[in-house]
Amino acid sequence: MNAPAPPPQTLDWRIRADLEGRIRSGEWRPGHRIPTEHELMVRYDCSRMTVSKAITALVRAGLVERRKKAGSFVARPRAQTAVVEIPDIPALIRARGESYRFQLLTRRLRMLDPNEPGESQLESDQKVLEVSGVHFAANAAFALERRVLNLAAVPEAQTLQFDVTPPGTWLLQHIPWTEARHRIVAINANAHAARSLGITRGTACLLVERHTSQMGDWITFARLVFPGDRYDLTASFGPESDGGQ
Amino acid sequence: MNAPAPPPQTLDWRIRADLEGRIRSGEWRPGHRIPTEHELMVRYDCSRMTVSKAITALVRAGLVERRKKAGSFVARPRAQTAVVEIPDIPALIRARGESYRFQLLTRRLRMLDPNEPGESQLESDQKVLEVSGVHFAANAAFALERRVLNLAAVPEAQTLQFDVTPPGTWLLQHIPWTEARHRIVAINANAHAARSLGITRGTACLLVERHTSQMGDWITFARLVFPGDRYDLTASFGPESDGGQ
DNA sequence: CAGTGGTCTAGACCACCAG
DNA sequence: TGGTGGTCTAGACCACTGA
Repeated sequence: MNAPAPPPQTLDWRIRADLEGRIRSGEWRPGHRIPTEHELMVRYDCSRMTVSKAITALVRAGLVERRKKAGSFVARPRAQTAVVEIPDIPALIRARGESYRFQLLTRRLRMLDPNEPGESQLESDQKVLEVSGVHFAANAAFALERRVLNLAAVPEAQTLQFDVTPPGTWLLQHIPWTEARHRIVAINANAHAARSLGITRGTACLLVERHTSQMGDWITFARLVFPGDRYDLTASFGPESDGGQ
Repeated sequence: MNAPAPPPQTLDWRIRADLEGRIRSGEWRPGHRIPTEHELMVRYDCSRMTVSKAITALVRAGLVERRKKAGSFVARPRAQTAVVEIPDIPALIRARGESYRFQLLTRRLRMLDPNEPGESQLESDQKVLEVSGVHFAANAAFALERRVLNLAAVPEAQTLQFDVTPPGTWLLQHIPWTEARHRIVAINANAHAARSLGITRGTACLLVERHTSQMGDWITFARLVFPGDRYDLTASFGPESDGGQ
């Protein structure tokens, strides 16, 4: 999953790796004051900017805290932050080498309903498109999706059927840079989910709720139900934690 | 959750924010070539390093790709990567303002057993300490934990009882900087989990598996079972995605 | 082969704050 | 108040690669 990250043999990278090794090995415990930027500049015979770049990377990785006047210190470890990838489902399935198919179940235009789950905190009197369907992997149901799109934000969606391309894929290509909040919780499949997914009622499932917005406007939210035995989220954290997405 | 992130009114931050706004607003679509560093340097009347710093931040955030000779381009959005925090459980519960208690269920020294779940890929003939217990929040069971510690890596653990402080908390303080892999999956509570957690057998639960290592040596792995209705993982991604842990 | 990004230098001025 | 980190400058040389 993580790219091999070819170690760029740049000077700032070597300084960072050296300092990081001392921290991770325990030679420098949390709270330890690391040498000043001036001292490191002399030790590695380089300019202060290069030293600063290395330390900045460690700060971003959460290993070091800088305090003005006092110096830079090995940080106290925080919660174990993991990175979870929640990819576009068709891409995920095709990456596994399985065939993908989306089956539209329902599609209707309506007004926002404060009584519907997930819609209570939004202004009412907004026109939305509600779509539900099932994602199939190799002819086995993989996930059940119920999605609501804000037609004020994406009016073009009104003209689309979403009977082949699921709305999530279309949105990813159409509204590229969005922000989202996720909630992951375990539920027992209700009758509808069980029927749609071809599983026994009560089977443990992962429910992923996603609220997507852009520049402050809500775009869409989705409820995705994955049978517990067919999907799992994986996550990792550690030295590569700085690599961005 | 996210700190308000006081917008530091530094020049590189303003450049970054300006470029990011053009990307997120859709003014610059994926594939669009952004101005060269020289052009930006003239436009913002600053040095090339400052421009480069701003662009580097966008690269880290996944919004921009640099190609030598060709220039810098708005990236194609990847999977929606979310960040999940899986904190130390006592800290999590106390942060909610509830009282915390750990109840030790079993504790035994044994050799690694390739037949046990999670232990198959490790060398056998290693002495381990296996601990299981329940985390209580306000006298309600919050999570069931089963943990195996590698005594070759943490021999001190052999002398500890873990009847008050759970092993995870001790490890976090004692072996500060570790790497981990997580797997999150939904399961139906089996009889043992149901009894330990005071829930009905079959209730959907989140199972979090965590394998922890340091500098290549495995330290511990843990299986944590959370009742689906008492715990949820939350995640977010978006403009703050660069903020480190 | 010319222009791009990748990296680095040797300074500079500033705000901040612990001693 | 002196030393720390925070930021920025005006250059420089290099590797790479697309036109």
